[in-house]
Amino acid sequence: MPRRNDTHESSPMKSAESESLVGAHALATTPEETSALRLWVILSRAHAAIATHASADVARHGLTLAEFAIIEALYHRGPMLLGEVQRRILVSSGGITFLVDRLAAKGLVERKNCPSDRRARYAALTAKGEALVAEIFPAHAAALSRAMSGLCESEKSEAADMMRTLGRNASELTVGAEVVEAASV
Amino acid sequence: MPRRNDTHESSPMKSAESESLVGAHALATTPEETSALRLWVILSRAHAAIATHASADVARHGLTLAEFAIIEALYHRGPMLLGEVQRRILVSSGGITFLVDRLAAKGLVERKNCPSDRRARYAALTAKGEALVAEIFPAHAAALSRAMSGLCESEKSEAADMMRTLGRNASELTVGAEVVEAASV
DNA sequence: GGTATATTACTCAGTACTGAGATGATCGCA
DNA sequence: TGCGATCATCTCAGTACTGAGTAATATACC
Repeated sequence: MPRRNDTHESSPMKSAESESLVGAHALATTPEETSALRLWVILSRAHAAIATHASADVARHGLTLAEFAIIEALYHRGPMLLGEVQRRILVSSGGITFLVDRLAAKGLVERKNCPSDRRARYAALTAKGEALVAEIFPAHAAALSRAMSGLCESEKSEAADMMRTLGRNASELTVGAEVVEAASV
Repeated sequence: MPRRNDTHESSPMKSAESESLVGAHALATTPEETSALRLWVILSRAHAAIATHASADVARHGLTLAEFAIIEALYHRGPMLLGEVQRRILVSSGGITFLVDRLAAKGLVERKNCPSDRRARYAALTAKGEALVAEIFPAHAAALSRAMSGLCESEKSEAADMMRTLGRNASELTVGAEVVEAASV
């Protein structure tokens, strides 16, 4: 294996300069902003790193994470309205149609009409879909557990509490901002 | 505003059934797996909720989150090799070329040849790019801070520590898995 | 010095969606 | 019963990438 080329690691463009970062600037931020920015970057990286594992695991069975999320939800909760699935896995309205179409083409999911509301339709697993979830879910749970093995049980629980607070707060802010905007028009 | 239609909220497909979830199944998981799955879902939702805020903020200036991440990194660290930027913002090799092309088309970034390695190229902010970051970064920091206001300072710090551990552990596992796979071939 | 291996950035076809608007059904109320 | 508002889903053009492959350059080892 060749030696790491660290020619570019130090001061770029002008190696004679004594400053460590040529062209670097700073902007004033409050301590709250600094910690928020740091947490945002770290959170994004953690999410990406774990998503890589989760995605690679389901890809072995020809599924995307969104597809797996749908069939997993249908397996554990039974048939759901398309809108319910959409809100649960956080995709756009077009996305849920697209995803259920693709799962239907694979024979894993089927649409069923709702007897009490002719606008609405259910997504339900086929026998093949149920068998697939039952087959791949255990290994998926194990893969995720491995990906998260950096934290012990109590830390995971604590992290979950904080992330739930963070997510809930951010979601409510979105709605709040829309209300304010609508009220000011 | 019409009343919420909750016809579909209860037992779907067969309202005469006494079970609350028709067609729902369960699969055995260890406590570790259960907590890992829960944290994964909660983490994903928190990430998505915050990303919505961050994305909406930079979209006001015609930027995607990836584009903003690039110019922000160049502003705070100075010119960087394309590969460095790629690893820092976590996009594919094709993605970094695509993104820098687009930023260059907007006049915010320019490529510069590296004198010591003719394969490599730097991305550097133009004067216009620097001015844009200086203009929009403070409001972006404030928006993120607001999106994260659900946690106090000490909680943010604690959350950042745990997310860093989680991310680092998961990233190392990815590399490890490749090594194992390569060794078994 | 020459060859094998690595590394850097680029190309481009393909993918997984998003989001605005359309369609048809239902609800609340006069 | 009819009307306007709302709602669930679908359509489809557009977007933001990914990832496998390529060319040029650099390094390691003989």
